[in-house]
Amino acid sequence: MSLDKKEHIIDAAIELFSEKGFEGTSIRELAAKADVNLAMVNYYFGSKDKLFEAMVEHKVSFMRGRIEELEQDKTLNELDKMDRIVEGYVERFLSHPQFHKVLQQEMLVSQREEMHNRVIGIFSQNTHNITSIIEKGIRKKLFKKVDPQLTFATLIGTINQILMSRSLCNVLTGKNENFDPYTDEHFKKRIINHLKQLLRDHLLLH
Amino acid sequence: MSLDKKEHIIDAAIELFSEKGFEGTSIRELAAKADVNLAMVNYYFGSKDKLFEAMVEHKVSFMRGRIEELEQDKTLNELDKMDRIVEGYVERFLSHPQFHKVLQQEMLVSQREEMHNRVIGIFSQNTHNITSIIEKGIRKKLFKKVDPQLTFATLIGTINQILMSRSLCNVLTGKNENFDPYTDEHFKKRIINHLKQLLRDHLLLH
Amino acid sequence: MSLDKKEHIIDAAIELFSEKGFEGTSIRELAAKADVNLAMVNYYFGSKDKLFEAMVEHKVSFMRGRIEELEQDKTLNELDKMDRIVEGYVERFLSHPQFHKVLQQEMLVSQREEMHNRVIGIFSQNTHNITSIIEKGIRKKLFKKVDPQLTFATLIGTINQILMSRSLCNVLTGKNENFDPYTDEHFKKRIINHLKQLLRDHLLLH
Amino acid sequence: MSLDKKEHIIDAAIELFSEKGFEGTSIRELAAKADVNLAMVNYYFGSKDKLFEAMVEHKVSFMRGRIEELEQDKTLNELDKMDRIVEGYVERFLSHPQFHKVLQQEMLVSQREEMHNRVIGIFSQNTHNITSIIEKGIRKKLFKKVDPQLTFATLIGTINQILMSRSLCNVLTGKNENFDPYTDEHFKKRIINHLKQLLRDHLLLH
DNA sequence: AATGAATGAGGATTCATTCAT
DNA sequence: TATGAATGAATCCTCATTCAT
Repeated sequence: MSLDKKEHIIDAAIELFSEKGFEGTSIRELAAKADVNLAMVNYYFGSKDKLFEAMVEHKVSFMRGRIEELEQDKTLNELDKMDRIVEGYVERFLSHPQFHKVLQQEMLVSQREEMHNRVIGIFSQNTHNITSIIEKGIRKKLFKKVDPQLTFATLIGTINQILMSRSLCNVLTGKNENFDPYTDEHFKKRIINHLKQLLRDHLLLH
Repeated sequence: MSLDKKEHIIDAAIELFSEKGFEGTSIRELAAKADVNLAMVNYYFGSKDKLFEAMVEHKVSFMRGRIEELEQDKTLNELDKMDRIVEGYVERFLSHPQFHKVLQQEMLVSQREEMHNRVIGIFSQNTHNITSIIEKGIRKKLFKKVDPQLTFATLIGTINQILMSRSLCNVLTGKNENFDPYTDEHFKKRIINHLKQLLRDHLLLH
Repeated sequence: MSLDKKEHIIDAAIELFSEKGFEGTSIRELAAKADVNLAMVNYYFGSKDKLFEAMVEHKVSFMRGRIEELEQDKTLNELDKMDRIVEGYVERFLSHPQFHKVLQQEMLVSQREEMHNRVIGIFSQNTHNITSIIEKGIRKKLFKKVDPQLTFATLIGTINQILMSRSLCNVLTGKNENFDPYTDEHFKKRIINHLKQLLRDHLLLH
Repeated sequence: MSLDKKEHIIDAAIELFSEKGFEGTSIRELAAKADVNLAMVNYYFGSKDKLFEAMVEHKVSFMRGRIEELEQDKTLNELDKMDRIVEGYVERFLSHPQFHKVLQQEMLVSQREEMHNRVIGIFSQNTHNITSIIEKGIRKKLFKKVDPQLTFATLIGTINQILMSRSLCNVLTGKNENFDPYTDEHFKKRIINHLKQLLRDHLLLH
């Protein structure tokens, strides 16, 4: 079935792109990893660039959180919302670490401009929603007068930093080479606790 | 003079690598940008890989901060030290934003293993010093019992996130396309203030 | 058909390598001669080195004579066997003179060590069989107590010397430039007669 | 002193050319081996090709034997002369084995046509003298009616075959890798004895 | 729908050579 | 006289892509 194979190729692409980068991955290599014919990639996706786009489009759906709904939610206060956001982000990032590495790379690099802007667009969407929540908390005197945008950068940046490289993460936390931080439940909780506490300290009045 | 030209090539390399990535930059392109003969790169550096190494080695000296000395300093308390670290980091990162983008790319990608480890090594050095300071603050009951390592990740991650991409940064802060956040003094202060306040909130007892 | 093209490339390679040597032949030149795309050589063979190996492997089969069987043969005496060997060698060398020039070059040069050893291996195999025959002839008092190894060197060396260069061969035999000694039946017989008589004189008692 | 340095470069060239061939040796490599500046080779010799010519011209003098005088000599009979020739050749070839390998390569390859012809010329000179001696022996009924030219090919070919490659020579004679046949006196005598006996058997009536 | 064969453009690198000093 | 710096041309090879089947 074509859909399966397409997904199969996309999965292989995420794995390779995250390790070697887009330009560092050849279609040959990719076809070998996905165990499909070399010509299949162009046959299905048209080109290497279009495969990248398809990959992002395919995976981005996993990311689309409930942040918009959350913003509108009347039953939760802003601190609760921030907690939910932390949980959601950490959950999502840790369950697709390779895809997020690819996105990070694409943000750093402006080679494929269209894609670069596409990826920035994805993030900018969330920026608005979350800074709005923080601003609302400030207006309601629940939060201190913090810098909402940089606070959001801190949230995303912390997760990205941890996600950046398995080995870097292990160096940071003093674990050995073989430890996989992204599948470890303890580590996930540790990140969530850190971020929740950090935001609590930073945001809450008193 | 050879030294000038070498540096000239390195500067061009940083610019291109930060925009297009290492694999995304061809030596032809690089030579054109540096306005030198195509063969000069190999003449001076031996290979594209070695150019990369030379670039890191050349620029890394700018990064070697006073963090080690700071750790030993007896005249400052731990909060002061954290303030100094924030100032130092922001200063350094903002004055070499392109170089730091290259390092970020290299951390994300494990293609050139040796370089990957080299870059991780650079960061891991600081990890130890800074977490030590935090831990000391905790022992002295100046700081709360925070997660020292993730707190360091937050510090670095925030700066990296901001540095990641000019356009991303402008989207985040609501500035227009032409604003250059990395040379704006106001923006620098804003980052420093945010980080100082963040750490104060997170670290200090009370 | 792939096989035809591969063989076509190999044939062109033999021709050029024999004239210009391995390093003296560029893939561009080779592709032009074989009238195939420049990239085909690497497509089919992987690299210039591997093309060389493939060429040797492909052609070496033509060389694998009946020498081993001959050694075991009970119906022929040792002089008859030497006659057969002379006929076989001359026949084989003269029908693939260019390939033999390539092998001679590779023996002279130890640049590509693996290939060098491979080619030496081919010859060393025959060395053993033929010296064994000579030694047996000596034990049976059919032959004089000659130096079997150097006698073999004489046999091979004579043919190689003649094969070395068409023009050298014509200088030696006083023919003009246009004469092709390798396709001339008279010349073949002349070589065979010389070698048979030489060995008869050298080996036979009386 | 310029002459010393020139000779020094030529010596390095012979060594490298004999191992790796002319095209397989780069000027960089050569300069490194001779421990002179890279530009010296072109400075002294003009080009790589001219260095080759200079090398041949310089070394060829060592080769110019007394063969012409020998032919004219009235005090020796033809068998004695052939003995002298064998001794002379073996002596000369074994004392400059690397140079002879270079010449052999050049004979095999017709890339640098001028040089190719030059080298052939060197050999063709001797061809005439020696075949004349053999022919005279035949006329004087001292020798059988052999093929003078192919007999000469046998003489030269045998030595060339032995000289072709140290490792091939050791395979032939059953010696181990470390044995250097070209400096071993026993081996030299063995070659001389073989050739003298071979020619005696082949040439002498009765 | 799927693929093995084929290709032109471009990749990094090395080459022999030249030039300014 | 001698040499370090520099270079244009050519090297082998790999790339993404296309095409015939």
